[in-house]
Amino acid sequence: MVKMSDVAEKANVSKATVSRVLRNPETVKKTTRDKVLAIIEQLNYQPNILARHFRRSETNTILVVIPNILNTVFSHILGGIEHEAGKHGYRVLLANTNRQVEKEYEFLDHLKQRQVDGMILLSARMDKSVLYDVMKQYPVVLTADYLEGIPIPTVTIDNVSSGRTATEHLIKLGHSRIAHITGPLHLLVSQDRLKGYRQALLQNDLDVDNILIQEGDFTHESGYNQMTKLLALEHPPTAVFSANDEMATGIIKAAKDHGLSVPEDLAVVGFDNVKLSAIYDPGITTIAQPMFEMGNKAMEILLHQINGDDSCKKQYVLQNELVIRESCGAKRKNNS
Amino acid sequence: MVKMSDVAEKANVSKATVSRVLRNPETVKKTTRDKVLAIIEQLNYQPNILARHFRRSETNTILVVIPNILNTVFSHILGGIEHEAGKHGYRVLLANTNRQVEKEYEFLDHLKQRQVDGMILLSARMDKSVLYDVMKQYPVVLTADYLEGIPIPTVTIDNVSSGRTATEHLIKLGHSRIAHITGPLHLLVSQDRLKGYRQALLQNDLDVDNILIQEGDFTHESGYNQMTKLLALEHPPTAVFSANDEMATGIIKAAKDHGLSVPEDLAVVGFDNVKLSAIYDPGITTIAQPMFEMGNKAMEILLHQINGDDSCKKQYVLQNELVIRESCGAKRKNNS
DNA sequence: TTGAAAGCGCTAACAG
DNA sequence: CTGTTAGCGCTTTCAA
Repeated sequence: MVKMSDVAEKANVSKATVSRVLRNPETVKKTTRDKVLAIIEQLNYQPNILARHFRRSETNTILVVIPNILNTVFSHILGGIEHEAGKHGYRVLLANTNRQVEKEYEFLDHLKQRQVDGMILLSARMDKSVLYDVMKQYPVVLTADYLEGIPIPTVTIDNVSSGRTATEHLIKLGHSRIAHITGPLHLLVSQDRLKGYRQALLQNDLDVDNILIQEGDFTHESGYNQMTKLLALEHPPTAVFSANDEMATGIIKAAKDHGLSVPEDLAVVGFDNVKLSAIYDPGITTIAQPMFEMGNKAMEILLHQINGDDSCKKQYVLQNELVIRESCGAKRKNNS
Repeated sequence: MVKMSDVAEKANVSKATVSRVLRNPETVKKTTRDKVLAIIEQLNYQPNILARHFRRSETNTILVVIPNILNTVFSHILGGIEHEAGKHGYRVLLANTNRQVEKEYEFLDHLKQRQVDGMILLSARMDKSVLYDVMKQYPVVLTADYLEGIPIPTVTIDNVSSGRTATEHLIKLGHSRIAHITGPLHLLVSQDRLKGYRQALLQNDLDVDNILIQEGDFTHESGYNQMTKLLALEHPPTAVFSANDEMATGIIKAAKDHGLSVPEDLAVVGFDNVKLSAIYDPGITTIAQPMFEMGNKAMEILLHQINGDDSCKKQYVLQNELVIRESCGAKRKNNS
């Protein structure tokens, strides 16, 4: 392996000069620089990045802590992170927690040991005070999730208002008996979407019937099961707001199996706008989360922090959008 | 930052002993070891991993080169890799190529510069001879894709036999006019699935009608468009084998929009067995690729190579499986 | 604009 | 079983 001293020797300069040519070319006289560059080319010299990382104690690598790579929402955010990171010469290390808190702590050590320059969390179950201590000392951004009470930089959408938008859309379509199948209620985003649902009903003088609120776990199966329960009620709902798109497919399946048509007999609105919602038949009306942009923005903020600019340590709320497809029945109405 | 010499001093031993306690505890007398461990605890010493990587010129990190993270097949394989890597203390660096060859070459440099201990490719578009040179010197595994002519370790399924299985299944159900919507034909896997399709027809004395073979690009939209074309034929097919599940949803959609029912008027078989195929209505009969296992196996082989065992540098073919759901019409027949 | 020199913190011979 | 010693290859003062 050819090293810097080999280049230096052959070019009749010092190691220091070679180093400068590589990292601060403008501080070296052009003729010297060209000479060194030529030798580097000739010897096919590749700097030892490990030595550089060690010496500079920085890695050009950031860590992304993800609860589950198989979840399309997370992989889209990851795509956004990767894109932005790549543009700036940063590498992305994957850290799959499988929703285990212990794993989160483990990966925190990576950051503390300076094995990475910063960290983006896609879920934060760890102790708030621990995270708070970390974020004071190291670059950290949270996205897709958020925490109350600690000022950690966050990139999210407004899940309360999104939940309200989804529900109001169904109300405007004339529904008054609207169910909500929530995500896991230990997640703040699920609580928020539920909160938005409640607000929409109340603001439109509709009763909140707790029997119409069922907790799901974001899977197709839970959507199917909870909807089946709802359809067994004496007064079943005529519309459902589902906390994500996958559950919405389960809801629609349950309705069909019960002999109902969507949207004629049951209107459905989902959440996320993953590809599934566009592909499914009927197309699922949904709240679009700007997943790619969330990743991008999170990475952008992290880079600012890494570069010592802490002015970006704020809460960022990105715009969500209602995407109307067939499952809610609005299109049909518009056509007639 | 407390360092090894601090621990050594406080414990009245040499740095070497501290290092041994950390990396080869069994070579240190128990009492000494316990003393050192206690001091480490007390000082909350964290070894500088960057220094270790530099010194040992190894990183405990492997690189996964992925054409597109958003593709569920790839993210499942990634999941398998991550799982196996985690078990052995290896970290996974993500490298998204967005299908650009230049990116592949770029990431190859990572490996050559020893920034990572090994590399798993989920697609290999680069020049074979380049890859061949690399694989002779560095640990590399290819999965989900393969290359002809060079002996690079590979983990795949047999796409020819899978294509045959899928097509034969449709033949057994009584179909004789079977179409195939392929993946992008510059990919060997697409060519192989097509080859299997052809073999199945020929072996069953059915004509291969080229008009029934249309090239798609693995998206829902291409499935929809190509199926629409096929349905406009004078003698449209009564069954279709789709090279992946997402296109199968487009095919089904096109059939419905054309007033046909699936599977009654058109039988459909997909490929991959991603969650979508189970969720979709109708459920899509498909060839299951053991995605997680592929990732696992690939990582396992890579670890062997990293540890200097080259006996594993072989081609591994994993088992695929036909998963029967509603879209092919077999279930109905069984019931009647 | 360039060079000399001093490490960064750890590991691994080697010797005892 | 433990200590001494000599770096790994690079960056960065400091001085010229």
